[in-house]
Order: sequence, then C-alpha cells, then structure tokens
Amino acid sequence: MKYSTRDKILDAVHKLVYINGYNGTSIDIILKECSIPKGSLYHYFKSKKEMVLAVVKERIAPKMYEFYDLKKVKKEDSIDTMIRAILKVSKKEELVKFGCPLNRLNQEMSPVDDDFDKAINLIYERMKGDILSVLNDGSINPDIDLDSLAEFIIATVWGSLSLSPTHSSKKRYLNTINHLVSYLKLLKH
Amino acid sequence: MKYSTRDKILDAVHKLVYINGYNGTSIDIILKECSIPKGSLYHYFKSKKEMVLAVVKERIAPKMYEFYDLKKVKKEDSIDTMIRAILKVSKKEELVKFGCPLNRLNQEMSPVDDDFDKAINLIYERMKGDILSVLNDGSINPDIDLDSLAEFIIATVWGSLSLSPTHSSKKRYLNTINHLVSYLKLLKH
DNA sequence: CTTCTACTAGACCAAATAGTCTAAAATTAA
DNA sequence: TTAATTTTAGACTATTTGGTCTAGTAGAAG
Repeated sequence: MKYSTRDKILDAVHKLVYINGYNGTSIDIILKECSIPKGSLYHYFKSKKEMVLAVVKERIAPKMYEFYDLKKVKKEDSIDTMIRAILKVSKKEELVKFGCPLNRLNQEMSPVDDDFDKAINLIYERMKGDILSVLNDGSINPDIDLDSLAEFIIATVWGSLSLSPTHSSKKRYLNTINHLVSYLKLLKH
Repeated sequence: MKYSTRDKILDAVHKLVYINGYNGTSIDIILKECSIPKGSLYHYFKSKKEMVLAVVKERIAPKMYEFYDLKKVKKEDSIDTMIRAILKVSKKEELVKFGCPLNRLNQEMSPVDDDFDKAINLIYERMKGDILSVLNDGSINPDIDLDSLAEFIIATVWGSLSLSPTHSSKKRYLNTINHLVSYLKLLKH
C-alpha cells in the first residue's frame, strides 16, 4: 500500500489548516510541507477551496465521527457511554491544545463561504444524530429534550477545548468538563 | 464630540475582523470601509497587527466585560445573577449569529501569534475573575470548585454561540443554554 | 516496443498583499 | 500672520497570493 500524492497533500493541508486556518495557509507552504510540485497539486484539486473541502470530508469528518461511535459496554447506560466519549477527548493532546478542528474551520469559514458552511453543518448534524442515538435508550429522564441536550454536550466540549491554546492541558479540560459530567449523571431517572 | 479618524478605523476593523477574521481582512478593504487614505491609517497605527491589537483592547475587551458587570438585584443570589448574565447574551443578535468575537480571534490568532495570545488571555482572565467575584458570595455548595465552574460557564456559553452561524437563533441558543441554567440552579446549597 | 494516459515539474502570470514615501493640506501655537 | 505640527492623500514598491500553462516523464495497456 503506497502513500499516494493525493494523500500526502491532504495530510499536509489537514495539519497546516488546523493550526494556521484557511487564510493563514498558502499554497506555497503546502507544497513545501509535502515536497511536491505545483503541477501535481493542481492535477488533483482544481482550487485551494476544493482541496480544503476535501480535507473536511476525508480527514476531519472521519475523526469527528470516531469520537461518538463508542460501542456500549454491557450494562452501561447511555449517560455512561456519553461520559466515556467526553472523557476520551482528553487523551488526544492536540485536541486539548488546539481545539476541535471542525469548530475552528467552522468559525473561520462558515460566515463567509456557503460551501464550507454546508459541508461543516452536514458533519455537525451527523455527529448530533450519532449522539442522539446513543442517548435515546430510555435511561434519561423523559422531561429532558434530547435534541437540545445533544447540542449542549457538543457546545460544552467544543467550548472547553477552545478556551486557550497556550494554557490548556488535559487536567484543565477535565476540571472544566467535570461539571458537564456531573450534570449528565443527574439526568438519569 | 467628533468622530475621530482613529475611532473610524477601529470601528471598521472591529466589524470586518469579527466576520472575516484577521487574515481575511485586507488593509484595502478596511480603507474602503471607512473611506480614509492609507497615509492616515499608517499614521495612527504602525502595522496591521498593532491595529487589530488596539481593536482587541479598546473595542472587544470593554464589550466582554460589560456582560459580567451585572449589578446584583437585591435578594438575588450569585447563581441568579449569573443566570441573568447568561440569558442576556441571547439578546445580542450578532453574538448569537457569529459567536463571541474574542473567542473567534482567539481561535485564529492565539496558536500562531504570541502577542494576540497574551492580549486575549488577559481579557479572558479578567472575565473569569469578574465571574468568580460574582459567584463568591457563599450561596454555592462549598464542594464546588468555583474556578473550574467559572471556566465551565464561559466554555459553555462560547461553545453554544459557536455552533453554526447559519442555523443559530436566539431560541436555539436558549434551548442549549437552558441545560447550563438547570445545572447552575442545582448548585445552590 | 509503442501508444496512451496519468502524473510531475516548475517557469510564469496577474492580482492582491502589507507597508513606504513624499508632498500637500489642515490645524494648532506663537 | 507665521511657524510648527499633525493629519491627509495616494502613487509606488517588493513580496506573496492563487492559479495557469506547456513540456516532460513514468507507468499501464495493447
């Protein structure tokens, strides 16, 4: 299995855009990062935008889904599964340090570009759907609106991750997110 | 009281950078927005970076502090004061639509520029301090770590505001943040 | 081997970028 | 009024930007 030029490009763009943002990442920097000539890049992608959209769909999206496809441990209820997913986030160092890549791109691009907005929202909605299908096992107090709960969970995790790149740490994330965990435990009926 | 050129520039940059980000806002666009010549701009600010840092300190910071300097209504405890502040956020349309301006700039600039990182963190720490001094009236269950609670509140509000520029609304924000409100109410002892 | 297609290579381009510079105009101080 | 200073004006510059173009090379198919 060889490491294709296209994959090399996507990986480089993924990495660079995560830290520097869309507008902060130039074509030349990308070429340098993966040591390929410009001709190759424009052979695989017709523009910078199309290239980054490919990164969203083929690199960022799968990583996002990964976090919520936790298989339930037997006897575990939906709340505990959810908590497990939230705590697992702290293990990814770069997530804790630089925040959620989808959220970062969302903030930069969604207000100014409709195609990014659509692509990112599609992923967000699916994540929400995945969370809902975890939560929807009847173990939660029926007074609770699950849809807004799912959004609350994502918002809190994203928010906790976005506070400060320089001062964030696993411990700090866990301290903050612990309040979410406490709240979730209270929702069992 | 006249509207000075410097103020005109700061207002234009404030508005443009909020939506388009630092790298998405060019000098020429700024000049067009406030109809001043380049010479004036570089008379007041020695560089783009210094200019945007001035926006952070003189425009964004005061707006941030505004949200947490709620005077306590008599008989109101700290939790209720806090909840009032959080709900008040929903009244600012552009906040709900585009998210917290400090957080947006934070995500774009803090990982790549130390001066932005410092300036933004200073504001963040003061906000946290303000929140702490509200919470610190003895009405909260003493088992609760107030520092992480303050961070949790900011994280959740920022996260809720950042979910989606196109699909966000006052109602959606309130639905999400309602979980935070419920949690806070449970912390009274 | 030959042909065809997929890919590499990088020189080149027009537009946009942040920033400079000099001169004129407006304002203030004497 | 005159002199000094602050502010406006915008042409100009060097660099970087995203993107094009043509020529060459490698690999697969016949």
